[in-house]
Amino acid sequence: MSGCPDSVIGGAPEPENVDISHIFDPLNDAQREAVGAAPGPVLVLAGAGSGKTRVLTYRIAYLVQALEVSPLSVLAVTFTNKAANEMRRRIEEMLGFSVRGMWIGTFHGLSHRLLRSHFEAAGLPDSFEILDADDQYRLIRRALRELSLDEGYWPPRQVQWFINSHKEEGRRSAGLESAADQQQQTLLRVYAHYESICQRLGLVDFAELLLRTLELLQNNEALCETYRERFQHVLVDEFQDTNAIQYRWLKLLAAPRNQITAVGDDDQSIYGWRGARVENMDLLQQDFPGTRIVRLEQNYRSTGNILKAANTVIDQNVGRLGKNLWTNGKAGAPVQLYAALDEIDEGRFVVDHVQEWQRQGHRRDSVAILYRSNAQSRVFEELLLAASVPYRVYGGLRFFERAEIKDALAYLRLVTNRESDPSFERVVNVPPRGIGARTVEAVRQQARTEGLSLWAAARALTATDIMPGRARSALTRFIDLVDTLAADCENLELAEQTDLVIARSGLIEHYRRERGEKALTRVENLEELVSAARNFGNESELPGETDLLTEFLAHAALEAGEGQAEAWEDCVQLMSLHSAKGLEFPLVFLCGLEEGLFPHQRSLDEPGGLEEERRLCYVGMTRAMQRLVLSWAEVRRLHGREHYTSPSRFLAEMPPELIEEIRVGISGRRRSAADLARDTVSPSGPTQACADGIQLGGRVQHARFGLGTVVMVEGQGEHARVQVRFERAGSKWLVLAYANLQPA
DNA sequence: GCGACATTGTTTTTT
DNA sequence: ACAATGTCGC
Repeated sequence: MSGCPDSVIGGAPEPENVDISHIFDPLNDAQREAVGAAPGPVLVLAGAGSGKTRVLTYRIAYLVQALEVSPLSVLAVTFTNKAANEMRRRIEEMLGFSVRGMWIGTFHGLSHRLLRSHFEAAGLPDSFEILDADDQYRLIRRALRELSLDEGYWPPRQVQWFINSHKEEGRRSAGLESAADQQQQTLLRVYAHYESICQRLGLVDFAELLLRTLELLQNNEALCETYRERFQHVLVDEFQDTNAIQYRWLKLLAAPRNQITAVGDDDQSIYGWRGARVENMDLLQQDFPGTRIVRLEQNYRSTGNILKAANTVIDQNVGRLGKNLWTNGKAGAPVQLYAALDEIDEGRFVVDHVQEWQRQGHRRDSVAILYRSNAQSRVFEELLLAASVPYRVYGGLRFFERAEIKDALAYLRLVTNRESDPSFERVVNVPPRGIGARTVEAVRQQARTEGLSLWAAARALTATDIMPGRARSALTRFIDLVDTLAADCENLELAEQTDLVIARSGLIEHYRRERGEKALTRVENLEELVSAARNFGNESELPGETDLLTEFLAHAALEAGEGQAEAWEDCVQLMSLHSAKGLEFPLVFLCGLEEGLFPHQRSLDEPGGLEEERRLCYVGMTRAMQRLVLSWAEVRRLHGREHYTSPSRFLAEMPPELIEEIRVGISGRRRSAADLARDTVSPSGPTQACADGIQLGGRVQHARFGLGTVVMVEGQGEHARVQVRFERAGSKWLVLAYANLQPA
């Protein structure tokens, strides 16, 4: 018990005969303080690599073993399924027994569970269906169609963004009536219509899962009380990523005991663009008086140099909660910086160094290549392929998001619920069976006027002769097919049902007939779906009446699965900076450090955008354990165009003495990249007027590119270059001596 | 209804 | 550059 901090004394009574030294001994002081804090509101500011997950799992173990809290009284919330599974695994490992009854899951998963249990009180049919982002997009297009709004003027993506951001803030269309301008009015109409479609058809999108659950608890005091009674202790991971409803969700369930432990890092808040609110970290302290704050600042991951460089970068942000990571470890190698000629050169440099690393006896999966945007992966992939280095790209389509999988799931959905309009729309003519846009439109029309589901409308139409014979018989064939599938699926195992459906719907044959590699993987994916169904054991957390098929379909929506298979092989890891959060690698390449790419151009227009990019940079740098290599390319081909770039301002923000520049011997490159970066982004300095009326911030006219604004000036005399943001042609670097710019 | 061309929009994406 | 839609002719 030597490791037990004083703070525990005077907290909850501690059973005398329980030895909990195994909980406290492996921890440092700050970790102990967090783990053993007396029940009550606790906010753990956990820096990168400071043992955040560890604290969370140890705290749960502490609650259970030392305070004899029942595992059933614990609610642990994460953002990803992976994190939830990992946490459960680690808790069980520590406790030595299964905690199946413990509620550990994602906000969405736990909400889903509550909604299934109380669908009636939540105002949902028992057959309610979860829409993923893709389903939601399609449904929004349908809503636009039904309101006769032109997709050109009302891009579905923007409407989707509009709806989701309101939902994530907890705002229903009904509460938004007082919109000022015309455009808002219309968007609101679409939102309202979308809501009514969802309500009528029992469709629940991701944000709805949360909002609906919140409302369920708010409107049913007794129910809310039951869960508050049950969840005596609430714990949250990645708290900086919570949005407005998630916060309210937590607050509601944690009350009135307020025994909540939130772990997060404001410096790693990189999902602001998706509605995440770092402010929740301040809000928590206000809303839960007496919140105990614990800072975890000792980093166990990175070398001193890496950490120092990352700290210096993040230090440029204002309004941080304040934290400075330190390490006991070695300073390690300097951070390296390579200024590449172009993205190919950058790629070659990275691949060369990966191979060298490998020759030194390291595993390939100890290397990560990180980038701001996924498009950057291509060059690396090509070069790795050419060098025969196995790699794995994260991101992209995940298993349950693939078209063929969603097709198969749509058939399965129709089998259990004929009324599912999204599924009907999806597969009514897949594989092609002669039901074209015209026929489907007729069905939609019928459904709309009669207030029926597409299925019921189709059935009604086939009973009349208002439809052309050909279309009618095709539609009848489809209806019969689904009915037959449903009849034959009765009493079959889930895997058999899946197998039957993909075979008899003609899906697998359809893809088998198609040529090309793509079709081949599709067939494989469909076969994989059958195994996935077989492996979908009954780890059921849902109420008893929910059948396995319904559960499987919900699982598919809530856990999209991995992007690529063979994770077993020893592979170099390629991923975006966002995907890298939470991971660590001995060797990290952070690539494409150029203005406009990272920080991304579009982030600069948004308030707080640059700071979020900087946090992203911090996240990237702190992934590295032993070695961090940075790179940028002077020329980058993007979207088919060549761009002359300047180094990212983040490079200029790093301490020069920790950075080792690597250059190839190219004449004309005399200045260091970091210096160059400092100059190009520095608003001060002797850059203002550079030539006859052309100056930073001034308006200029170019013969080919038109009107623009000078945003950067660099060099002098005949070497002077300016960056101009053209109204139509985008951003360009131009050599003043040749560009013939006129002041405008 | 289906295959062939044109047009479009490309930051990040836990659920 | 490139994929993923949308429009057109058979």
